[in-house]
Amino acid sequence: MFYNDCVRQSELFSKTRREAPKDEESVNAKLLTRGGFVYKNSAGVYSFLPLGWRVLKKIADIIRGEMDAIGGQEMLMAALHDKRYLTATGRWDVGVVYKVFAGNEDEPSFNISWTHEEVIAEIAASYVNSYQDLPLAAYQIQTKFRHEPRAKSGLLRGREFLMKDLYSFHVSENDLNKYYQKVAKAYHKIFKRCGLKSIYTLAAGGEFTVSNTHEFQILADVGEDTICVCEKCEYAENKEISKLKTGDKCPKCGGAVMEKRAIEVGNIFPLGTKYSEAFNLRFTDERGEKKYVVMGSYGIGLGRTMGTAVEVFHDGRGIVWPENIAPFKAHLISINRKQKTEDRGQKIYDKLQKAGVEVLYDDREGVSAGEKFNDADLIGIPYRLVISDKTKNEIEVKRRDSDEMRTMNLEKILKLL
RNA sequence: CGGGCUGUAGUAUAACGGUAGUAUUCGUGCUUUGGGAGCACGCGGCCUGGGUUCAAUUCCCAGCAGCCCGACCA
Repeated sequence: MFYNDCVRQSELFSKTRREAPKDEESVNAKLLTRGGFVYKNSAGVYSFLPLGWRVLKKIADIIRGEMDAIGGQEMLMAALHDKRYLTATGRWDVGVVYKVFAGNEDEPSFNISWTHEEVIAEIAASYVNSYQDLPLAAYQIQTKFRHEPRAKSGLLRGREFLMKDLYSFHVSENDLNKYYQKVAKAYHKIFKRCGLKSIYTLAAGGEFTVSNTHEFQILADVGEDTICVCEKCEYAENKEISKLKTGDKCPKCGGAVMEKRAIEVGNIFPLGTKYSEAFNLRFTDERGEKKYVVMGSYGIGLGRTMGTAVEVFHDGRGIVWPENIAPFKAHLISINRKQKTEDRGQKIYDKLQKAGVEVLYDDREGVSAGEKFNDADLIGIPYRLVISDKTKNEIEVKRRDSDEMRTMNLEKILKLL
């Protein structure tokens, strides 16, 4: 999938840790740190190590596939934004922005990548002239910087995080609404492909828009949101705006409403013409009339999605990655240090590599079997392949999410993977 | 930004108003290899500033940092 899909564990940049950092309480922070996926530079500021970056890239790739499928065009916008962008919409003093002194020693005159509605509205204004140019949708995957008063829960709330943001441009509210539904479907697909079940939740717009918006929530106890969700039809409202409470009847189907904790991994906003008005983003319609473009914006937090997956998929031993976002497909483990086993491991590693299987090869010398098994459980790669004297000429296969072990030859394994 | 808790080696921890101990990691050597192996030797540490004191890693204050709760937010 990437340029290098086969890695020797003896050469891996990171190592596993026996102990979790003492202060971390959230499962995702503990396991991702112990497994060597991420490194915390500051509270809410993480570096992604090779293992973690592979996961993130897989999530990014799934997102790209679904965004492209609904006509989104990937681009990359500037991260440094002149003050005029946010002052144009009254958001310069909102207070969650990192301001910088770029080019001005006396006062901040820029801010760094908080969100891009203003930036893309201005860009669009210079290319959109006619109704024939619309609709249009563009997205990017870029780091966002938010002044978080309280970063928390590992990857779930950071000051710096990778986000996919999609912006769409339409001739009418009606056209926006149609696209909005399309994006909602694409979002459900994205999270499903990441192994997660997303709940479409009615919510407020915050600093982005006055209209109601929708969040994609994943049920999890560490979640900081509470949603009122129908057990039957899954209609859901964020408790912030909901008049529903546990025990109420669902307004859609009459089922029972429950209040549950959830993590917001994505959201979609109908923006109307707020940003087009601020940046004079207009088009000429069929009758020659000038009108403001109707916009929508749609976000997904990549790191947060990764953290959420860990919160949802783990056991007492470590992470149990959903197959589509696992850093590798297979974890090949060679147990005996005897030359015969070494040679065999190398051969199998080569063959897996040729067959295009993403594999992490635990070729470490002098590391006991128990330690290798524990590391494999912690890292959470879907298929564990073990070779040792005991397996003779075959390979023992075990899925991370099951205790069943089977021994088979390489051909069968290649079919299985 | 308010409240609480915590800062000791790379990591996790212990004790102590006077010489900082253990485990693990790391390095060297040997023995080991199916669920975090064994022996030996070695490297490595008290967040910062101020105060109290003959003496502070220890007590007090402040700062900074981290975690948790609240407010706020993808």
